[in-house]
Amino acid sequence: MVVRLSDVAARAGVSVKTVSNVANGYLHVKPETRERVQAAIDDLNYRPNLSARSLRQGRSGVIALAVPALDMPYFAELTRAVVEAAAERGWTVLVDQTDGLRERELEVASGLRGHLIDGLILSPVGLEVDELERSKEDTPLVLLGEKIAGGPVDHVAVDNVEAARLATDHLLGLGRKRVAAIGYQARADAASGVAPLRRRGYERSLAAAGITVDAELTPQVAGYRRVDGAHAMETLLALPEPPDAVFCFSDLLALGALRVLAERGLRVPEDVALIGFDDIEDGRYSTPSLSTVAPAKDEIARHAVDMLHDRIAGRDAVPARDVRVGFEIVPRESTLGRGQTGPSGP
Amino acid sequence: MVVRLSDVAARAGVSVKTVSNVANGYLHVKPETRERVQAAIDDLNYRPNLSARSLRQGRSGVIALAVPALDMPYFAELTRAVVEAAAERGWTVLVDQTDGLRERELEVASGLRGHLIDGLILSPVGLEVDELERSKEDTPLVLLGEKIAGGPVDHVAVDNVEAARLATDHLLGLGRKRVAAIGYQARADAASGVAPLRRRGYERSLAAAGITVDAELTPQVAGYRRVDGAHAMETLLALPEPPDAVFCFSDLLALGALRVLAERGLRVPEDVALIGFDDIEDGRYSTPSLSTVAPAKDEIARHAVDMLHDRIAGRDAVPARDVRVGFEIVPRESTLGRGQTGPSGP
DNA sequence: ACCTGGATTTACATCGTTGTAAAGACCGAG
DNA sequence: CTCGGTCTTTACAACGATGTAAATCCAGGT
Repeated sequence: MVVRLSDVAARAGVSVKTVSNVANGYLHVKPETRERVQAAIDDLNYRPNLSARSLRQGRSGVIALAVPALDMPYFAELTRAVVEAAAERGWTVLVDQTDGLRERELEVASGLRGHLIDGLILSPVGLEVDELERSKEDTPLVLLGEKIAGGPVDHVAVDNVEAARLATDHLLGLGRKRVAAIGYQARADAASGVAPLRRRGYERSLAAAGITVDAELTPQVAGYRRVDGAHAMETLLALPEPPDAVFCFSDLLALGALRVLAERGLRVPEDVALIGFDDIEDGRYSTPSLSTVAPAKDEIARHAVDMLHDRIAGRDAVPARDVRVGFEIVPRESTLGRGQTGPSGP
Repeated sequence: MVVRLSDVAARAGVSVKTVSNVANGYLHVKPETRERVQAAIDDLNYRPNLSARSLRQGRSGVIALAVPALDMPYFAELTRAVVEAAAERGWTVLVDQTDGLRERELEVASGLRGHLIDGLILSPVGLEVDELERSKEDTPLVLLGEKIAGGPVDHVAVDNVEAARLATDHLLGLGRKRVAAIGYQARADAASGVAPLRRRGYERSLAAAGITVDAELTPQVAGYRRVDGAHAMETLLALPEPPDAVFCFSDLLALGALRVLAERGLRVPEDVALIGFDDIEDGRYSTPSLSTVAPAKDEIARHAVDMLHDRIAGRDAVPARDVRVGFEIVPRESTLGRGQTGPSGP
């Protein structure tokens, strides 16, 4: 049976508003009354109707998080972090999968959930800056990742260029000469995603080492999953002179590449050293374990939630902020070799 | 700016209800009027307020899915399937992480989200049957997995006993004599989870082969993640006579075990054959690729959503249903050896 | 006993949408 | 030209909770 405030009120012999006051911890309620009302609430197992509350208050206590895919570990791990950070503010998170489709991202951003959500954290893949202009007015918005940096919207990301540069430096530091990169993308709408930034870092590192970028060593990928990494690695191994190190723009790409290397009987890192990006748990348990760039996911989540909180609190006057979070190069067996490191716990 | 029905109505010169009718595709609206109203809706970029609609209709169009952890690939993949199945019904999914905590599961089940959700799909870990009695009255509920089978609630799962039996048969079929199992749990509240069922299947298979269960070969685990599998494998390898095959109750356990085997320089499957459970994508790209039991996740999701739909439609009279979905033994390199199979795409 | 000001409690309107029922418009038949 | 019936449109009352402002209570000071 559905229990309303009025049911509780009837049982406790007080007005509806008094029950509401008790339920919300309003101060000026006589202890004796409070007790009686609370008993009624407990007896009837009253739960406030959030739709009604939300309608009245204009706030639902729900925020949305839209990511390209939940079954990509990086986003799954990020989601966990966001859910936890949001919980600290008493928020519930509605998770949406966009599959990287512009259309779906736009739907989400323009309030598909119509006032059901108080704010949105979006990890855009296909969306362009200008398409966001309109929706921004509706729902407080925070962007994750580098897709739309420096735009008119709050934004959190790692310094991808610098991270990619250091990752490549790490490979060069091992003495490798032919360092490939897996993650270049041709898709027009990837023009402002992470790909070009990590690419820039990679090329910058090579340049600093006096190496010219070899187009053969930068195969295109269709996505950032294992299968894409596997294909790219096959392409690289088909070269007359294959690489002796590879920087993969995601850990999944690296794991796909690793799989192909193992199939071909090539040793990692002796024949080919490998470093990824994201620090997903999988990489700690692969054989060999995967060196990687570890973005501070918790920091990303916390900042995103905090910024959203500020926006919702109405500090609209504040101009859009751009937050950079830390990252760390984590060398493991795929670059250092066996016995240098064990797996670190999850 | 917030746009309400009344704003649209004013602009189109009609009543609020007519706008509502147009927005909801009500039939008897003069084409001319419909057109004018639609134009106003588009101009003002009107979005219905779901809180209000939900309050009025008693339905929100949102269902919740509560899983133990989003960053465990099995649940991430299952979540994707549920989100897709729900979308076909026009439902949005609110994803909750319970971390396997009884308390959190109870909160979710007893309508923490207070009337915000129309139904709940719960994958329980800690909760007991009787604790659900009360909450059942509030929100339509469907359970996933075997934690609380045969109870008073709708329920979807694979036949874990049979699946485990066949997985073990597969190892025995390779001629292995010392087949270990990783996944036994001592926790009292795991008494009715998947562990005992898979355990029963394992023991049944051994019995049929005339082998007595060796307690040494069934180490306890604290959880079903990689780290737990790694620890258990270490325990097994410390035995005077280690196993020549291992059935892991989850793919993550198997991947943790695989990692340890590789560290010790043991060959899989030559020295130790390995089979997991869940068919997560990771297992297709590990080296060697992981043989596994593949539950029909899409079927699980579809059935769960369908059953929830029936409950929400009010067929309360129907007694609780118990649906078994299919599964498949997928042999890969970790039991068949190299070259027998390639990785199958994601 | 009466007044004052703060503590408590209450009535009422309101959030935006939609079901209900009734009013208004319009058509062809008689 | 009126009547009955269909098609359109509308007014109004909910849904459940809470902000507002007013009503009621009460203790302490005159």
